[in-house]
Amino acid sequence: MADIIRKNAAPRVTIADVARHAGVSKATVSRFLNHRDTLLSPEISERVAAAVEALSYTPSPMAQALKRGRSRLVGLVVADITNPYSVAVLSGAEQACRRAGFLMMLFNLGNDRERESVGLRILSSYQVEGFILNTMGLEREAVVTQALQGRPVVLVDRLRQGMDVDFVSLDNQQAIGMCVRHLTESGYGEFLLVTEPLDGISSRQERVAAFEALQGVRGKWMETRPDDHAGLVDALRALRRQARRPPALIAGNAVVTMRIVAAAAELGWQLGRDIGLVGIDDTLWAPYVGPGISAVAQPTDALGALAAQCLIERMEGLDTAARAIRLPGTLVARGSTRLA
Amino acid sequence: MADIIRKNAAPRVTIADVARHAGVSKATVSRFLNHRDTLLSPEISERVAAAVEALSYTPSPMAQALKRGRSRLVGLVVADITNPYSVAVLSGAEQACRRAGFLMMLFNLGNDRERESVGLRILSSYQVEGFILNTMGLEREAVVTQALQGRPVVLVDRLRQGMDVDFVSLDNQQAIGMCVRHLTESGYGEFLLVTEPLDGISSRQERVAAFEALQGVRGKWMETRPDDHAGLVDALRALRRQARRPPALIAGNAVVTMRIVAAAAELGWQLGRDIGLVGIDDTLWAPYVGPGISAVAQPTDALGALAAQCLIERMEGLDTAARAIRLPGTLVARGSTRLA
DNA sequence: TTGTATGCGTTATCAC
DNA sequence: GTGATAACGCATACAA
Repeated sequence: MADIIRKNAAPRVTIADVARHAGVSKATVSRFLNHRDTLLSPEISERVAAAVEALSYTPSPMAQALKRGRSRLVGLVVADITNPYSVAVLSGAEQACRRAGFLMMLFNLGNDRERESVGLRILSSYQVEGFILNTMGLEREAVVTQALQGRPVVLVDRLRQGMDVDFVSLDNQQAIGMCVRHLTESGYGEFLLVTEPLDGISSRQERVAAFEALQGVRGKWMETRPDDHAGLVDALRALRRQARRPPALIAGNAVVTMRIVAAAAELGWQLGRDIGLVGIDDTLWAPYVGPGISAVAQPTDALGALAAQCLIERMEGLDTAARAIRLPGTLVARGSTRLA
Repeated sequence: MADIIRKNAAPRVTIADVARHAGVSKATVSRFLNHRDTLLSPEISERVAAAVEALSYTPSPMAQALKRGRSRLVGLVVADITNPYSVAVLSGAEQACRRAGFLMMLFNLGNDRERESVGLRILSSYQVEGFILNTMGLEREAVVTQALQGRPVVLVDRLRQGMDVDFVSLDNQQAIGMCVRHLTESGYGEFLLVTEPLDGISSRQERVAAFEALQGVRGKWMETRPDDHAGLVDALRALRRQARRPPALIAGNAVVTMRIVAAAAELGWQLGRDIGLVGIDDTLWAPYVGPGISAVAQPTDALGALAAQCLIERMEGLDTAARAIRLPGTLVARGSTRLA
């Protein structure tokens, strides 16, 4: 009874083991791994390959990161992982990263704006080579910049004051224009854009700005909060009462859409007939709520993939001016914008 | 014009820098970091603290992991990040991990069952100390076990053949029992449980088994696939035609619920009155679809937190028999189970 | 109580 | 072409 085998004893097989097994030096194995093509005698190469196979050796990314100073890690910071939009984008980004040989480290803020710099710092300490950010963006710019450690960044959906970096998002102007045009063509004549509190969040601001900039459109906009259900109900009632032409609502995102649906239900209104509704962000349930909710679908996969691609280019050294990529949405018309 | 400042030059501040700044050895700094309380002369301690502060030093978790063989990392493998259930659980788990000082590395399979062992292996190579698994679980047990490298594991929602590890999930038996009782009390008398293809997935199997085991219940069950919309419609039609008492459906999860809603809409049936429906998994949209969809809400946060807790205990050495934790769901009654 | 030296698993710089 | 060897940032056994 020699020695006790510890549970979970999974002695990592290292480059040294491979070298021993192949009867060569560690350096040779490392060369085989990193410069397979050049600098290699066929016979030795064969031996090393066999040893790697036999021991099913995998290099330690940790050690590699330590040595190279590069980790093949990308940090993703998300305001709220519970938000399907964020998840959809993240999913697209993850695929693109993976294809490029990067692994994504995810940090979820759980809507806690104070945690942003913490997240950045932690991710930084893991030597992530770049960041994809989709956050509230309300921490002081200085502390964020400091936590970033000069690494490349791409912003998704939400711009930040004073950060001159790549940016990827829905073309909000196009989206809002499309909504209004669709509503107009469907026979509605007065509009109310409902958004979550602007709170300095660029995508919300852009949607409002695009709405206000529209020529010849009778429209107002308002903010709504989760706890102010009554306020929303009142606003809808007022809109319909004062309207001379059939009124319609534009929801700034899916959460607002949901709130509006609840308010309309409370008023006993039928969407489409009593009031029009089109929301930004299409969802799985949209077809089945009431008469179906019309919505602008965001190209989330493409957004994620583009964000990743921008970042990867930067990480590989691209040093041109910051880019802003805006992708058009797609309108899906359903019953909530049918007057008849 | 001395030297060119490279962009992104963020020379990491190391323990050596701190040591130099404080006029002590690296070992001392390390001790300050790890055994602050003991082993320290107050005066030196002060100096080191100051230096750490001044340079805003953060240890490199990579280097630490390499040295200690422990990373403070937990690997989470998810079948499909797009699934709100998975996200809800993951969110709960992440919080618990964070509180315990662990960071979560996420690996999404994108429903690709071949990628499971790849994910495990990658996560393993990053020295994660344990795994939380919510996967299809269809890869050969041997390769999974091998990829696990003997690290602690906790399974969420889905059991695996031959893996004797901690397990956390909804109490499916209770949930199904509750559904049937609720339907019965609401006046329905014949039942059809609709589930996604069992495919060896334990939670689905358990729900079916629980349903079949119910005494004195007139019920059948069926599988449904995304592409077999027509089959589902036919099944509903048959159910209603043959039923002597008002029939009702039980949906195995939210995806199935959605499909049933679509089928009922196509048939022009009103949920509740023409056919009852209760689904497992409550969702944000459930109140607003048709007359509102009755559903069993899973305690996702608690499930995630418990999974994390189990894992943490194991990582800290707990070596008791594998535990199975099953939490009860909560039924939320809405219009889809109101006959009147 | 503090400093010196070694090694974690790699890669890169030198010699040979 | 290939093999020693140093270094990446850190923690610890050992010496002082």
